[in-house]
Amino acid sequence: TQTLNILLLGFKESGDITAVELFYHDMIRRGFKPNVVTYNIRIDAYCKKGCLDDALRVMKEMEGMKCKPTVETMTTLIHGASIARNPIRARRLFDEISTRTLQADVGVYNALLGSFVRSGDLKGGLDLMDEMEKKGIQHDNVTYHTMFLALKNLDGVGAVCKLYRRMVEKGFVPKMRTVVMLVKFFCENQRSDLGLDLWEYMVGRGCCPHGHALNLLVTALCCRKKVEKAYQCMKQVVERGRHPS
RNA sequence: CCGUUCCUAAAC
Repeated sequence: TQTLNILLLGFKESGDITAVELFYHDMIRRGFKPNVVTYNIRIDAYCKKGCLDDALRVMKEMEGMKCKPTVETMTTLIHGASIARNPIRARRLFDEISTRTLQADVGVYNALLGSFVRSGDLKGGLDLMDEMEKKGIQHDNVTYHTMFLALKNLDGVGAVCKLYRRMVEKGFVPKMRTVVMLVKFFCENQRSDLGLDLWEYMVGRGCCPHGHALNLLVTALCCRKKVEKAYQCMKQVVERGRHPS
């Protein structure tokens, strides 16, 4: 069954829903027993194609086989609703999690967050982040990246800055790709001071951001006649044994 | 063995 699942996963990743279903039914005829992962893969295959109703049909089918959906199943379906640009439906599926006595995790919250911001509902997204906090679910790299990206595209430097401060207060250390995105965004919006602030925060947390972020920052700082600051950043990198190009 | 953000191949 695990082997079957791995093969199904391969068909799913290549986007071939027909192959997924043909292969699945063929293997069942040969006596393979599907498990929850098997169903989740089929559900995801339909969701990624935008066929939420077919995905829900497969969930009914799995329940008929006395196979209980997991939190991953719900995440997949919520993501499917997100792809179909249907945040209302995403929220409904999310609410089913407690009905089904499943434990919501950071993954489902992130999926719902994605659905909200995809439909332009930044307020809904920020409220959801508050809800996570209340429920004791820690924001992770996906949470921050999703929200920062949405704020920078749909709102402005003020909103991004607000979330940035909140993240720093919690002492959260983001992934480099988020740092690069933020530094670039701040610098492009004449706020190289915030870029520098983020840089110093990362260094203070023992992370030495790599060359790409440094180049962005140094260029922006130099353009704004802050060569001295730029020089200090570079020095920090060199002192850590890196070799900026 | 499966899910959530971003990135990623080939082809044109």
